[in-house]
Amino acid sequence: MNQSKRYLDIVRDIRDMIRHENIKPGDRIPSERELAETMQVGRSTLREALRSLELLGLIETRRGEGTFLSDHRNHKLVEVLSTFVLQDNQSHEDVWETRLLHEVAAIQAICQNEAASQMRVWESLRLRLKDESFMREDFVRELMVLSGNRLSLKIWFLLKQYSGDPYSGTVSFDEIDRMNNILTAIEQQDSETAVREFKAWSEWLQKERIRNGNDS
Amino acid sequence: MNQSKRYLDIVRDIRDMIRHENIKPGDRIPSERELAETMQVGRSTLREALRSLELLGLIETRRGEGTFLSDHRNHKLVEVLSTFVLQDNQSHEDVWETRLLHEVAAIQAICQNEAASQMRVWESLRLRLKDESFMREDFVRELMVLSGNRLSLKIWFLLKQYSGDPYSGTVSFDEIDRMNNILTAIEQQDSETAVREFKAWSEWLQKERIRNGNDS
DNA sequence: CTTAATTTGTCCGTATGTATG
DNA sequence: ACATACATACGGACAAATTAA
Repeated sequence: MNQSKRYLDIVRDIRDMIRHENIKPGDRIPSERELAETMQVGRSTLREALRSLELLGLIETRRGEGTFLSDHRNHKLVEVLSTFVLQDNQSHEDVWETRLLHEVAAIQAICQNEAASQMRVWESLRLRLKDESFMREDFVRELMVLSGNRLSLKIWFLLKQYSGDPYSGTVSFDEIDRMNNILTAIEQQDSETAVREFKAWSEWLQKERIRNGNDS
Repeated sequence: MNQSKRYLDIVRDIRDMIRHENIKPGDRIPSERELAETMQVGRSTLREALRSLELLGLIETRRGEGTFLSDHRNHKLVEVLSTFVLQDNQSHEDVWETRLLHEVAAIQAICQNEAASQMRVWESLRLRLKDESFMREDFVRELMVLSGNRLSLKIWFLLKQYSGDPYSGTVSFDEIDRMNNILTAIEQQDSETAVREFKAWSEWLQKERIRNGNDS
């Protein structure tokens, strides 16, 4: 049946074991030697399987302690992809556009969700806008989180880094007005206005950055 | 500096080697023993790194032949993660939403680009719609390509696989009408209608899949 | 067809660093 | 301080598959 690639069988067996034993994230799974014994494989072969799963972020191994099942949501999907997908794509414009794409979608998702748009969060966000130490990034990140799409949030985090920290620096008074307008539109579930205002702010920000030569 | 996890260094080194030596997909990379010697690590440790890269689908090892750099399309990563991580519904939904997010953005980008919306491509695409062997995926992929955002295209490719090939199967007559409507809207640069029609089609497709139980 | 060399696949033994009690 | 359990790492040995002479 499985002529070669024993370590793939091991990956499958470990998955089945986790399912059947009802192992939850954070729980410890049997040690390498135990697994090797029960599965009738060598430790080296078993370790190859464990390493693969670790690189994907599915398990976490700590020397001297053991191997643990990591949170499913912390899968290294985007991190792994970033090193192999994002790198050969040097188009800064694509990265910027794609990031904006996720941000706009987040705003639309929030507007369509009545519960989200009526949240108490907006009030506190408005208050924080007045703080001097408030950063642009905090504002956008809050929107991404509230969209409820964790995968999109993760991708956004990465794209943000690859855009050369587009939200660095502190905000001006003019920008606080912009943000307040966006928040108002969201509270009124006016998706169109919110997106339009956000895009306008984003474009202004991009030009501002180019003018200042922050192209790292 | 690097206290533990030597195999992670090896992963990085191999990646850098591939970059600097300009190794292309299909090319053979040095043997395990050679790499172990040049990198001054044991062969077992090196194999752990290679296994990880193989599970990601980045390399391909054939017994007796060697190790080869594989085409980036063959991501085993997808199968593993889909059976491992995406067990809960929220993750599935996030993937589906994020994919749709990129598709909608692509349509909007095309509509806003006069040159793209007036292209000759649409005619040929209409003709291909009549072909029996025409697949749903061809239609959507064409849209993604024409959006001009290559990064978004790459992300879409992966998300598509993660969704469990949402576009598998052949199209029905009803669907061809839907696609034609979408194309018409795009040609008229009517972004709203195009997006609305596309979303409707996508939702219908999702329900259809759930009804047929294609959840692999 | 046979043989030899190369390469991956697998397992074992041993030593070491680390955390826990 | 000591013992135990565990992951980390290395090198050796042999099997299996492929290729070339």
